[in-house]
Formats: sequence, C-alpha cells, structure tokens
Amino acid sequence: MATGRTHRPATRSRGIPEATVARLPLYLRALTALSERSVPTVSSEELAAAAGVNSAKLRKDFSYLGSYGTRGVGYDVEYLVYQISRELGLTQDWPVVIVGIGNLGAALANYGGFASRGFRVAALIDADPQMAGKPVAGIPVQHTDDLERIIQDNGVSIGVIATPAGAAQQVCDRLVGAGVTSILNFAPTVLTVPDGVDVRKVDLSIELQILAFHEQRKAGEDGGAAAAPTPQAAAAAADQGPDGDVPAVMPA
Amino acid sequence: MATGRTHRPATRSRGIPEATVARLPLYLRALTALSERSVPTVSSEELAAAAGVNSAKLRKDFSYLGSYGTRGVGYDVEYLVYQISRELGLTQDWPVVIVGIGNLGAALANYGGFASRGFRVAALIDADPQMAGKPVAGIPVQHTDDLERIIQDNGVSIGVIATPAGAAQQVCDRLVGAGVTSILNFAPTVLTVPDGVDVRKVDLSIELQILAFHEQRKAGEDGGAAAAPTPQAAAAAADQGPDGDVPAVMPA
DNA sequence: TACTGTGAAAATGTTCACAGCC
DNA sequence: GGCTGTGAACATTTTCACAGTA
Repeated sequence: MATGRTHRPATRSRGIPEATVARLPLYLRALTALSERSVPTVSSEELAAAAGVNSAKLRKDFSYLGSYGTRGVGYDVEYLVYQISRELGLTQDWPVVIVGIGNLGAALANYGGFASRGFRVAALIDADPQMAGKPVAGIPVQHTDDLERIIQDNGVSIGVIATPAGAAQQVCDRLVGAGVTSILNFAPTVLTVPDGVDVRKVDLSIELQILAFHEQRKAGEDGGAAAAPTPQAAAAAADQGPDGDVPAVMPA
Repeated sequence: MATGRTHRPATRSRGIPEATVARLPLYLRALTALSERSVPTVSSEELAAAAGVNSAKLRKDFSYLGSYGTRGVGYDVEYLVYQISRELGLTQDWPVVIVGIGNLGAALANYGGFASRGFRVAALIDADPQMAGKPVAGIPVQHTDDLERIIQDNGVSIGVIATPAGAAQQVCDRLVGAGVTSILNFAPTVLTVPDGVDVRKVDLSIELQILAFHEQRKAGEDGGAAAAPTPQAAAAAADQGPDGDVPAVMPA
C-alpha cells in the first residue's frame, strides 16, 4: 500500500532550494514580459519589483543558478530567460493529459499559460461516454477506458487530475501505473503515490480559508491594523449549495 | 501608488505561524471526513496520515491552538472541527464575489468546496454585456459597472479575480476601492495593493513548471533515484497553440 | 500503556551588509 | 557609481526525542 508521501521530491534537486525553484516561474514570467517589450537588461531591483519579491532574495536565488549578471549593469534579459527556462526544463516539450473534463478541466484545457511554456495538452480524458469525441478547446475528449494507451502513445509523464474527489485516487493509480511520474491534483483529496512520483496540489477552497483567517484577524482582536471596515454581521443562513464539480466530501 | 506588497499579511497573526495556518484547512478537511463517518476520536498519527503530513508536525501545529487533545487517547473529532473552524473564521458567513466569468470563473462558481465552508458566492461579475443576466451555477451574472454597488450591498470583503491578466489590476483596484480587503488572484499577474489588503495567488502554469523541474531531474543527471522510466524522446514539434486566456509565449 | 505536548536541535529560508567588479 | 554575488546574522519551519499524563 505504499506509505505514500505527498509533495517534496525524493531527488534533493541538486543544489537549488525548493523555495527558489518555486520562484523561478515568477521571474520567468516577469522576464518574458520585459523581453516582449524588447528591454535588453534589467537590474535585480527592477526585476524583483516586477516579480513581487525583494531584490536580495532575487539575487540570492539567481546565485544558485550561477553568475549570470554583470556588476554595475544588471542581467541580460534574453540570456536569463534562456537560463531559467533551461533550468526549469521548459526547453523541451512536455505532453500533458488532463483527466476530468468538467468545468475546471475545460478551463484548464483552454488555459493559454500551458501551451505558452513548453506544455502541450496531449489529450483530454473523461469518464462520461457522452463526452467522448466532443471537442474541448479544439481537442476531442477521449474515454477513460483508453487512459493507459493514451499515456503510452504520447509518452506522457505529467498528468493533471480535475475529477471529483471520489475518483481522484483511482485515476491517480491508473496514471501512475501507465508511467506518469508527476501529478498536478485539483481534487480536494490527499493522493497516495509510490516513491518517485511527485504530486502538487492546488486547492481552491484552502486558499480562501487562509484568506478568511487573516480577514478575521483584521476585523477582530483590537484596533491593531487599519483598512477593514465592518465584517458585516450577515453570519446566518449559509445554504449548503449543490456540489457542482468536486464534491469536497470523501466517499467514506 | 502604494509600494504594494503581495502576500504575507501585515497582521502578525497573533501567535500562529503562517505555515501552520496554511495546514489548518487540510486538517479540517480530514476531520470533516471523519466526522461524517461518525468517528469519535482520532490520534495524531491517524489524522496526520489522512491529511498527508507527519504526526510531529501536526501535534506541533495543534499546540499553537491550545491543548485540545487527551494523552493516551487522541483528539475529539467534533471538538477539533469546531476549534479549527473557529480559528480559521469559518463559523461566520463570508460573502464572496467572483469577477471574470470565463471558463475558470464558471468552474469556481460551480465549485462545491466554497459553499461547504462558510463561503457564499454573493455575486458573479463580468465585463461582457452579453453575459449580464445569464445564470451561471444558478446565479445571474452582473455587469462590471455595478461592481462597487454589489460589493457594498453585500458587505463583501473577499474577492476572487478570474479575469484575463490584462484586466486583473484594474479589477483589483476597483475591488479594493469598494472595500474588499482580501483577494484570491487566478490571473497570472503580480497585483499591487495598498497595505492592509491580502492577496493570495493561484497560478496553474507555475505549478506545472515546478513539476517539470523535478521531472527533468528524474530523467537527467545520472541514475540517482529510481522509479522514472524513459522520459520519451517526443521533444519535437510543440505547436504554440492559441492563447485561450492569459498571454505569454517567449518571443525571442 | 498509549498517547499528547513541547523544549531543544537541525534544517531551511530570508535579510543584511559589504566586498568585488564593470 | 552602480550593481552583482555572497558570507554571515537572523528568522522560520521541521524534526527529534522524551517528559508528562489520562
């Protein structure tokens, strides 16, 4: 039953700290924007502002990649775009499958940010036979029955799970069985995977809960901070709306 | 123009560390599942497994909230559900607006995980006049023109931005101007906000990029770790698909 | 006995501040 | 002069290991 670990790759990632890796895509985006405006060089101060971090952190981050800057001048935008892309593995093509083509899956399929960074949506997979053949974002949806074949035919190593929570673990097992070694999970469940498989999780309601925590702090306690006005007392009838996608409730 | 900081609340959150706050929703979900199965008590070991963390971390996390367990026995599930909910501020009703009802916005509106945790979608807002009046997830979409009124009428303090990147900052400014103090941003842009406003960011393509980084590591280097088989050589024709939402694409 | 709660150690991440170089 | 690169100080987070207790 594999003592499934989540997150944290086994591969200590050579020298680059996780926290730095997590920021590289941020820098890359900021750099890409500069590149589009044909800006030739940028200082750590400017780039940091564009990426929303402070400049000391940025410089330290870059120092793990090597010495790609020029003292007194800054960083060459194009060169840095290339170096970071290479470091992140974006100079190669990553075929990706999306499983679960509900609202969220469709949104993901349409999301331009994937195609624009070396990721290619190789297939869309759904358990509903009604969906089979229907094009979403120009790609025909295929049935779950063919999951293994699709993975293998396309050499897919990254899978995205956008199914309801109840189906996620089963889909995950099949993806892993077929050779997928990285999973991006949108279903609100903890996935159990064998060692060597990375799982990253995006949970919409968790982010909101964290915001609520801080929001509560602003209003409550004493008059510490400022800003927040009344938290409105409408703390009443919270109709438990119908579950659209993701049920949030484990099947038991 | 406010030297907009992102993330990290100003309010040092009494004693509870950020890292702990970020895990509370995880514990809450696991506990809710146990509660539904009428499990009366749970040990740190069991709960930690269900939440995907290790037990020492969980105990330390709970120790910041107080001593809610019983030595030799474990934690009372119902009691803990209540305590964590209260700590997160989920015992009150949080009206939320979603701005940008494209694919992603619709997915969010339909997402059951919101309603099930004290969050109530108070309104859907879109800039497209064609959308106005159309119901999405049973809620009629309203036009951006009415944004300020909607925020104030509903006492909204949390806003979700699911617009294209280009519109995000403008929407953000209007939300903040109307009194919103917490923002969940799905647009791939760094938002600038005044002090006292919290921003959390969910970026789909960033998560994939982090996976790609580790995926690359598994394949490359030498035969350090195990698991990962062939990374398939399909590194060829990556047709730069059309941008659905979000921009990007390196020019060079 | 079987568990929690927590100090203390270790690891990781951030910031400071300045030497070094263009 | 202006900026990078980085040791060293500081801060946060994780883990260990065990005392305390129902």
